[in-house]
Amino acid sequence: MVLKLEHSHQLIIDNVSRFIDLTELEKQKYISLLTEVKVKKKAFLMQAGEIARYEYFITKGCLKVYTLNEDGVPHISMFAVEDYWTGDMASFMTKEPSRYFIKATEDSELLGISRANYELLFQEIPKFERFYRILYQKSLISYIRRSNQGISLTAEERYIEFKTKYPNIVHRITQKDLAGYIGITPEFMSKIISKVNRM
Amino acid sequence: MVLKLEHSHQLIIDNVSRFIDLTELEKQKYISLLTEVKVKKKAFLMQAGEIARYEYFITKGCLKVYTLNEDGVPHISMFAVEDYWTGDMASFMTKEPSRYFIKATEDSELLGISRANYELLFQEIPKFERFYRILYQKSLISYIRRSNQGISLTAEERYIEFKTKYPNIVHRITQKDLAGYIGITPEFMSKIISKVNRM
DNA sequence: GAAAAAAAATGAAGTAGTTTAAGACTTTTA
DNA sequence: TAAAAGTCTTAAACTACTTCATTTTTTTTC
Repeated sequence: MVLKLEHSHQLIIDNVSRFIDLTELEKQKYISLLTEVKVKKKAFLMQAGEIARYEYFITKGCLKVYTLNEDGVPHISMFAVEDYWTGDMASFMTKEPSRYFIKATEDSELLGISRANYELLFQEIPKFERFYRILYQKSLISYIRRSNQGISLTAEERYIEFKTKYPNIVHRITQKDLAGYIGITPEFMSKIISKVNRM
Repeated sequence: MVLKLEHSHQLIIDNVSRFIDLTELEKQKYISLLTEVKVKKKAFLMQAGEIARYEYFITKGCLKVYTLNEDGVPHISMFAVEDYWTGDMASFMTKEPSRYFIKATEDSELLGISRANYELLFQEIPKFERFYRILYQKSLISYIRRSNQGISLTAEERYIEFKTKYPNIVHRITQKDLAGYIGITPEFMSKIISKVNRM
């Protein structure tokens, strides 16, 4: 018996099913461990100082994950859109206060899993160890690449790389936020963009 | 019956046992899937263009993992010493040619697991999905942090961060290699070090 | 243990990216 | 729909870092 799932649940099941196969019963069980969350544009999903109680899967919208340096300048570590996972894994795992803010840049909808349900998930459906092993492995590969590019490419090269890699994200965010991701000032971002467009 | 293991095997079993519990039989099975490798100082464990056939655990020595940019300038992505894991996970997983070199900076000894044995390991001892899930999760946390620091800190701040975080590595490597890791020229590294020492 | 090779230090001139400030344009809010 | 707030552009002066060239020091090699 295959039950019809609502859209957001279908999305997360499809995402998980890329790496592991679930029975209908396991799908129902998994979905029962998730919490639906809505965040309006400009609202915070999480703020620095809080403990990250959930890890999130985005079913709609766009969010930015960032820290503030001692001068209050934001440094954006990721933009998360539909079909992405986000959160502060360090705080989620250690239960120490987070240094990150997560703010919606569009009205967004997410599915969250709490720390308790995350542990329960591994007990009830051990295959999820495999799912997360592969998910983290793939994330690790792209973060290793990004941390290399951060030190080896110029700002202009990083911008071109971002545009090429995320053509679907680049037009959904402000130049200012993109500057915060690339690691430069909005003024210099503006110069780079007009230069690259002229080329 | 608890068998006595040789030193290198004891090290890797201790490493794995931080996250999962293994029976004596499982330990023997695991060890049987590993290959011992020795690399002399200045020798390559792996070179760009090759497919990464193994992931490695270091039992002795020190190695640097790096790429060369189009001008032939090395960018070091990690230094790996005893009790660390290393390799090129992207190439190991996709079987595409690697862009990385791994070179020993001291005479080194490693235990490697081949791609076939890595898959076999999950079939034979599914708990290893959990081990790698946790290992990758922890690595991910530190790479996320590093990729943020790469864009938000000055070279001097990154140097101080490295020295504080890896006091046991900083004196084992050359200033030139450290420059390649921090993402600056050896000349500027030299200036930073003499400045920081004067403070 | 001498010669060669590589690493480190220093300095002068150049470039990538920042800072500050001000005006134009766009989006949000009441 | 007007005012306010935020974003984008441009430019001049500044700083972090690079480049190139030379000398000194350390490490490697035979």
